[in-house]
Amino acid sequence: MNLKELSEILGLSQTTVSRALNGYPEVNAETRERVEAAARKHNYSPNRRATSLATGRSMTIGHVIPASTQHEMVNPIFGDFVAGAAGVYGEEGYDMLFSHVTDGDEERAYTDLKRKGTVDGVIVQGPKVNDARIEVLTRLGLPFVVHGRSSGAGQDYSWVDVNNRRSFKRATEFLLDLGHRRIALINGLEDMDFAQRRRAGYLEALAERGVTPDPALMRSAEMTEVYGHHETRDMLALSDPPTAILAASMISAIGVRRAIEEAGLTIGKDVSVITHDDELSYLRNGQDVPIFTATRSSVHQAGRVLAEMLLRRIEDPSAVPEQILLEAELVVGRSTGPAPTGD
Amino acid sequence: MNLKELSEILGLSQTTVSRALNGYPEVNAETRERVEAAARKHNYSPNRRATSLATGRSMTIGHVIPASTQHEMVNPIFGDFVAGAAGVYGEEGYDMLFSHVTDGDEERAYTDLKRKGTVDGVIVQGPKVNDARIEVLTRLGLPFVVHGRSSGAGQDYSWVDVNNRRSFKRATEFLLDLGHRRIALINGLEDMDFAQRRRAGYLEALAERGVTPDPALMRSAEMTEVYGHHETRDMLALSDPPTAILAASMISAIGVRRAIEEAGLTIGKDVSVITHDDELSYLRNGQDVPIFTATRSSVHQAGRVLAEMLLRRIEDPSAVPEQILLEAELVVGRSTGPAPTGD
DNA sequence: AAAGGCTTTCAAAGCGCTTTGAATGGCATT
DNA sequence: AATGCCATTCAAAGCGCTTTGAAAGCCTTT
Repeated sequence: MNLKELSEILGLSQTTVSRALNGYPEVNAETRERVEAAARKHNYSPNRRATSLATGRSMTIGHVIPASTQHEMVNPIFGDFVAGAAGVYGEEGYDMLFSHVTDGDEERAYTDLKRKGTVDGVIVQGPKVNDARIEVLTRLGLPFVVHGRSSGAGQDYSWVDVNNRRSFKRATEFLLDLGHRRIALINGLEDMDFAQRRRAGYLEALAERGVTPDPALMRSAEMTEVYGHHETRDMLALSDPPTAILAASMISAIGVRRAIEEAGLTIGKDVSVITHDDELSYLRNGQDVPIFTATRSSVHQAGRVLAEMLLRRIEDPSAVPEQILLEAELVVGRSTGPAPTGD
Repeated sequence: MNLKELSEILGLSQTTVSRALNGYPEVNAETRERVEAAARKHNYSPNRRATSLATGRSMTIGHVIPASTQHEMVNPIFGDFVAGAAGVYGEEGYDMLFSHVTDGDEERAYTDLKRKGTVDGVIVQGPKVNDARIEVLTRLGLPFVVHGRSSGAGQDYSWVDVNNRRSFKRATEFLLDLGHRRIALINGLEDMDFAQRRRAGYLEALAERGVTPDPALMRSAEMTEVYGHHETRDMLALSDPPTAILAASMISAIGVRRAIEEAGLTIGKDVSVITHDDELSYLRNGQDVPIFTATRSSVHQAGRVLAEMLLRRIEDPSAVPEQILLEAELVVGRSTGPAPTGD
């Protein structure tokens, strides 16, 4: 059933039927009802591709997944983020499209997306320091918003980010207040912008208290469980092991806990742990009392906020870019305690 | 830059240019080269919407995410699965589209997808017992494949599944061989088909050894960490607690481990644990020796296999449905040991 | 009675591509 | 010289929708 058939059945022109269904005012109320009834009856809904071609809008938002950081897609954090964004798209009648591109082909992917008109806008995830995508998208004129920021990106662009520097600074200060001096940082990959900011906050807190950072206590890699475990085991074996650990995500924090327990130590007593908690639905940080003391910020919520911002940008691409800086809460759980007093 | 402009620049008809670019044989080799060079030079690539409208194919695969089981989308397992599928789509020039539908509207979502021609086929995830989607999609004639099976679905349809019954039977037998008799099952939601099959395998093994199943040791819910923890803590507090636990996923197994350790017990000694391991990239089951003894089957790989099967079906929709039953390995880790002998 | 102004409907063009069916020109064959 | 056959190329139709510009019909106003 297409528009032509429907309008023949109704004895109306395609124009009138189209207008009736799209809520244009110049249609007689009675006619509109007749049209709507017929559309329902014959189960008509406009062909997306044709509508898209005629209007120049695809009603689709793109997410480009590079194969290199394949993990980024697989990342449980990504899942919650995407669920948040998808909710908003659904409400507004947009679809969500994933494009899987082979390593380094991101620029071409965006160019294609724009040229082919596949999407109306894109969300950029996991920005790195000096992320080239921002420049490319600005040049292409394809509406976009960034989840996070990219230090060094020249242009003015739209983003939503957590105040990573401040939240990690506060977390570090919290540990310092508890008397810890040997504080380890198990960070994300340090070409990621968020990781840089977290490290900056950590270093800032140490510096203000006159604690000299120890490179042996600063690790960085992709935030897997195995990685958290590995680095923690490694550091606990040092002659002067850390008494506290800052972890970049719940996933790696779980590995941290495993290593601590394997070493026969008690978390929150022998070793304190603070993690960043994205409020992942499958990895809730406990039910009532949090398992881990954590800097908390819902990535699901961030997904919603970003999606809404992007749709606004698509509506009015020439508007000045928006920026939203979310503050993470510092919630106290059972993984932190006073620094053990030397023996 | 569109086809019309490009053909004007070249002094050729749109027909010839189109054919040259799409590899039709009736184009002079020299002409083809000239066209290809010009396309590259002017950065031409065909508009997806127009191509789509003209050919009737959208080169897009749909995944419908119901808002009710919002978790399903967020599920880390889902992430790895989707990454596998996306890899195949990318290689074959397909895009992947997510449609977020509000609770219960799945049938309408599929109908719309079909009518609007948004996608060429869909993958059905998380089938339940008697899943209605299978009938709907069959009726609509929209190509689809199912990740898992649906007991009771009348039609013959394409699916890829893990032999859940057998793998859980084997896991149970393994525990029985170690002398365990009080074996708990922390299952997924039991309206999910896979959960039913796992339970069946578990019960079968018990029955063959003459062990009477205890309803108090059979739990089921969505496979979160908190859930694994909660149920384990609960069961360990029983007067006759389990000596072994079968968990449905790595995520819940992590909760199981937490509860065991909180109870002051040792995993693999006081309580043995076997989990199903989907080989999630962010939650690897250890590096060399597995942390958990596990039934192992890569969900990433399953994503690839399903995607390939779906593309074959799109190619030839009238072919007889295919079915693939994957066998999970039983890998031995450090979470299992002989049943503790009396007190 | 003619003119002007609404409201409502319509025919046709256009979005950018693919594909059908026809035309062109060169060459070998009769 | 006429015929037929390839190898190429082309004009035009069609995919299903939106939107422009025009027309029709009916009142109201002069």
